[in-house]
Amino acid sequence: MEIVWSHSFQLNGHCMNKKLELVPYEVTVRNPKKTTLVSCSLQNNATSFQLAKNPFEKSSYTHGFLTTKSVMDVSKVNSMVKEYTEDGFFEDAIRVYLDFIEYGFPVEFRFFPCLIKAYGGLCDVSKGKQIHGHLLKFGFLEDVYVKNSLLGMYWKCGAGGDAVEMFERMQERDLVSWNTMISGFCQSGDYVKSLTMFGRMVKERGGECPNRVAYLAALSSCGSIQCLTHGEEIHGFLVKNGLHSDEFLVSGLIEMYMKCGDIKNAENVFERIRDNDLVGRNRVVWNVMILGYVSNECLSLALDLFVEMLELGITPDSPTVVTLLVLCSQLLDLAVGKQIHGLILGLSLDDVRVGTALMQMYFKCGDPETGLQMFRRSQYYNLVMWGSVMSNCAQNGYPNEALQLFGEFMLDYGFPDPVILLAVLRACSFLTLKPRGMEIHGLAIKMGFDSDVFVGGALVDFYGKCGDMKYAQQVFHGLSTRDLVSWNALISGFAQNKCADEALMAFRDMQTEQIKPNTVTMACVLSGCSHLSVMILCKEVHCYLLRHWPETNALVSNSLISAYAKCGDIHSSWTVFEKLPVRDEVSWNSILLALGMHGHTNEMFATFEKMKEANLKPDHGTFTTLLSACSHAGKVDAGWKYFNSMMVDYTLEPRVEQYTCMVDLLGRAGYLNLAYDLIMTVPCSPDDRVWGSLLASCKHHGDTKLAEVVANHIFDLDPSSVGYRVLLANLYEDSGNLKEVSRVRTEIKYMGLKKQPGCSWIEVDNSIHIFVAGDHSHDQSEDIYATIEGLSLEMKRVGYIPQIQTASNDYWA
DNA sequence: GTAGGGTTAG
Repeated sequence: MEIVWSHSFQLNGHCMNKKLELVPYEVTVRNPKKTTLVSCSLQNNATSFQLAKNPFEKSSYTHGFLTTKSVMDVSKVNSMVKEYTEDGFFEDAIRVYLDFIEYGFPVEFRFFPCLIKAYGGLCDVSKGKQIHGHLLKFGFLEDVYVKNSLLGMYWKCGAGGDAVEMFERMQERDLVSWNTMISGFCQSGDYVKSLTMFGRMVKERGGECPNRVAYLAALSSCGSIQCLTHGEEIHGFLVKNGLHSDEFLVSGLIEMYMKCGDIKNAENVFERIRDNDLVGRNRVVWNVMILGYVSNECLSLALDLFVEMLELGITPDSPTVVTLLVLCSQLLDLAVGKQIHGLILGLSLDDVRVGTALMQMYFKCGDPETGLQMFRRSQYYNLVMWGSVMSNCAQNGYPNEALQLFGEFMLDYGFPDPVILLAVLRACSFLTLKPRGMEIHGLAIKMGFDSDVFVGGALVDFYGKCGDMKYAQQVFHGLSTRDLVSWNALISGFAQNKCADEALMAFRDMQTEQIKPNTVTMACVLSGCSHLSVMILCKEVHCYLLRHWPETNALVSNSLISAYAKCGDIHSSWTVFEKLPVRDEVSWNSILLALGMHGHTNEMFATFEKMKEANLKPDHGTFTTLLSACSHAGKVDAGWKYFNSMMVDYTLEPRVEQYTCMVDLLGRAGYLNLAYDLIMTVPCSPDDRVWGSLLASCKHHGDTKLAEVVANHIFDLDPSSVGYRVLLANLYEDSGNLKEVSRVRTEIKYMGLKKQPGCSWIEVDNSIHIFVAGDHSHDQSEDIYATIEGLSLEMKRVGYIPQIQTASNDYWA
């Protein structure tokens, strides 16, 4: 086994709504595919981590080794302390020292700088305070080096307060003391205090010029809070002190300007040093410049600069290629991505970050198989990489793989982070795996991440998708902060579960809490309106959109087209469609669906032709819409034409939805055997809806014999199906086979099955009237039934056989 | 002997 590299990293504190300032230690091990946190203690919150112990850990120092082996030489002991600290084995470093003094050797000054660093590595203030006391006891606290080391130790342990307290009490401060404080504030995210400290330093040290360390930290703080004014001020200092060509400070300046979005000034700094033989050829300066362009979305400028860099013979390193891979992921440019991959292989640039970025690039650029392969073949693994692969699988249609990977991950690590929980919840959401997702919820609670805004949002979404709005609301109300995503998850949950009133209520509450809705919110709200089929709501939302969203947006407009159609106002749908400046596939699909739904079949066919003329590619959804409309309009020939065109002209393999439409089309038109044969040739396994459609057609055409065959297929797939048993019973009733009617109905009773009666409603003058079959509770029901009777007579007269539900529904009431 | 630049996941 070989330790490849080791470094410390910061657990992303923001995910937990708490600032985690302590730094765990991470070791990457070559060969065994695991990376494990070796030491990590999170002090400043209640969360306790069960950390997986690295089974491949470098053999540790054995207690008592010094005494038994008589390795007593002071300088040898000192170098052991140093070596262990450098390798990250802080406890061993400390043990060596403790053994040494326990054995009676005199405390020596030269141990301390390194020893204090080891205590810093433990990330445990209480232990850090022990060494502080120890130093006090032996009188080593007068030395400014020791004091500076202690300041650094406190910052590393996340105890900035202790560092500040000590710093303020220091009689004598040197440049390093100040720098430690400025960097300490900066690294723990307290950028304003870092800048304040920088200002104090300049003032209190009587105009003495700060060195590179202070300037770098100050510039980094300016960039992080996008404080251009102070950044420019520091730039001025640097020019005044002749430091503006220092290669470190040049990259610091460029980074600061880029983070502030001031590309012009970043370019000015870069242009000034470009021809400098030393700084102009500094790879980091180029990297910072390219990264700056990428983060400011100047993607082609970034790519140009990279090409120039290659032309000048400056060899890219891993940060360069990682940035370039991110760029490819944003451009969705697989071709360039593959070239970078080639470059990586040529330059042997393999580390965990390169591996992660490469994998991400393949996923984002539409080649998830290679992305997964990259992960499986990687030599390096860490939390980030695991998180990345699971998120990508969950988002790119591989939810089962995401769950499989999660299982493997848990065996290795034993604990997830918020990103991983988010990815797994998405997978469970996608697959509507309620019990599995609830296990994850339990885990999230155990880890203290359930109130995290991201995990919480995903939980709300998950429960919504699983149809459990009670739990979704419970999680939502337990969130400490609710962002747009969590509100959208709640509203979309209500909309999807047909709780349109609640969706609209949540939309109002959201605005009361001053959260600005986005396009996703509006699409969900409109979907709620269409479920209610209440026109006035639809209009209200449309007015809201006109007031608040002057610019048209595809997502929102498409939802509006569908919502108006579902509320019965096809003209408004058409107007919205006509006014769209740019129409995407979804816009065309929405208007086609609207036309089909309203029986405007010929207009729909014409619109489909226009869609093709506009060079938009029909997808599975388009054909489902077309076929479904053909089926309702009885247009068998047109249906066959589209079904074939789908396969021949657009190389779309029909899915179960399109087969269902075709079966429905043939069945309704009376070609029952043809429909049956079609089902038997379906390559994807037919579901109960395909068979159900044929059963309905059998009823319509009175084919009891085929109905029995079809029904058996359905009951094989779903033995508890009630609706289809009722349908079968009604079919027997139609054919006068009362014996069978009673058999099926007894069966339903015996099985304890109940059918939820369906209902219809209509909006008249802003009030909604609801009807169920055989219902006479409406105060105008006599008039209503008389009208139905009149209409049926009229239908019979023109040759239709009306299908009016008779009142015999008492057995399921 | 103390402080010390750039890159990855939702």
